[in-house]
Amino acid sequence: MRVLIVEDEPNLGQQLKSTLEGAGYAIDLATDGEEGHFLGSTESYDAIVLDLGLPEIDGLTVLDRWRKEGKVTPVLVLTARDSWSDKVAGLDAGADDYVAKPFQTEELIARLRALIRRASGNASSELTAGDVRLDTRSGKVTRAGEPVKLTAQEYKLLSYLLHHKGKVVSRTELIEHIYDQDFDRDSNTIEVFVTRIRKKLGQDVITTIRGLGYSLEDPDA
Amino acid sequence: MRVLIVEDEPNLGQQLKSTLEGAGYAIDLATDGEEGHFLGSTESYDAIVLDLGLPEIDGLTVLDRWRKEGKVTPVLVLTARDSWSDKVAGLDAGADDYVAKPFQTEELIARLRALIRRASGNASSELTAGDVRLDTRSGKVTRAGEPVKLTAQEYKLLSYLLHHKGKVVSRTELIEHIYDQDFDRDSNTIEVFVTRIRKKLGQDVITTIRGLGYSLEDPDA
DNA sequence: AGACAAGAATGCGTGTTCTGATCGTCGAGG
DNA sequence: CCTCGACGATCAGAACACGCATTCTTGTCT
Repeated sequence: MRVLIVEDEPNLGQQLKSTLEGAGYAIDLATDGEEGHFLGSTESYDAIVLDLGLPEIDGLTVLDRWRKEGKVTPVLVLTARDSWSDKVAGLDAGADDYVAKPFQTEELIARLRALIRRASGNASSELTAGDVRLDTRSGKVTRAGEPVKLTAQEYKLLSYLLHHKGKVVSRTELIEHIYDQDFDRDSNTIEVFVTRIRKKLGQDVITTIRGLGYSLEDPDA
Repeated sequence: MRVLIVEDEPNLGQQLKSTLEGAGYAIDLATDGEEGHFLGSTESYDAIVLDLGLPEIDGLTVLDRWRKEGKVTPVLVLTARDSWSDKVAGLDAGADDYVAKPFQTEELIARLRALIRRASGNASSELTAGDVRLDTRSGKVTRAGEPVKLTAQEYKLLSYLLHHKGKVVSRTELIEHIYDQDFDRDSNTIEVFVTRIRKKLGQDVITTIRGLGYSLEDPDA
């Protein structure tokens, strides 16, 4: 699970980062609205934690822009305790949840977990590309109707590629999403699993884009 | 089945908790609206019992917020006997059923059971998979017509799997629904009970999906 | 006191994941 | 068009984690 934190106050930002990393999330930290907006628009996160009081661009504006761009990533907003108007405006602008400062980090983690669960819950349980079919509910994978048995890691990898089909996914991105905590970057496990998936599902399923990463093309698209 | 009770009056709250625990539910008890709302938003319950007369935040407000957050957990509302307006408002705000105070605990249990059944889309009180049959009303389990004696925890575990048959259920999910909030997460009890159920009902009933969880396949489907 | 259930601890076998080495291939530059 | 270098693919064995069985402790109910 990859989470973006947009928080200008350095101490709080760093603290949040380490806490959430400890909870098993991969964290990117943006220290102002500009950077936050950019990262949120270009990278793909499972959730975003957004402080409303930011320099340069206001948090609400950032949120608003994302929504206008069609981003549906769940956003958890941090507000000052008593600014009700912030809350209301935040919810209007498309925030999915809010936490008032100061807060217990446990509360933040709990809400983040709930948010991600909720968001992934209303996703359809079937992912497909060509004749490859993956049902997230039952954890079953088939190719041309034939059931294929995948191990846990193979499954996670394929599932991530399906979630981002058509897009080039870098090895780093895969590592960040499949493993929690930071993981030895120079290791070829991803390659190993790609090989294994290809063996089970066929060579043509995953395309290698040299120097960039992997991509899963959908012939239907 | 895990249920949240939001009830400010300590005696009644405790009494409800023990009664429902006796009926085989895992119970979390919140004593005010704030806490209730938080737990309801962040944890996952199969149903919620909500008293409308609460300090701090009113019960109706809590309910309303949950619904606005997109929570679909069935909620059973407790109202004073004659406050019709409460009932109406409650149903408007998204309550699924109400019980007037004072009430017979049997009635509450019955309605709760009905509520959970309704929510999970089962018209009857019978859950089946292959030749395994579980009757939620009488709490009896049979395999190929032969009655099988299960202990309370074994029953809960099996019942949860039957409610979600065909789906992969992670150990965490099982723990969250079978036990209440504070429970040692790293313990192997789930495995132990799976083993015990398999011993009583046969090896083939529960399938292990390594690294992901357990699943109960329905051969009829 | 005895029986039973729940949960904790332990050891073990097996399948999975990782590592490191080697082989293959693509593409840029001569 | 060929060569070389870099990057990716593949393989095999080692290390590891997972899930299972079994035993033991504790607590509860009769």
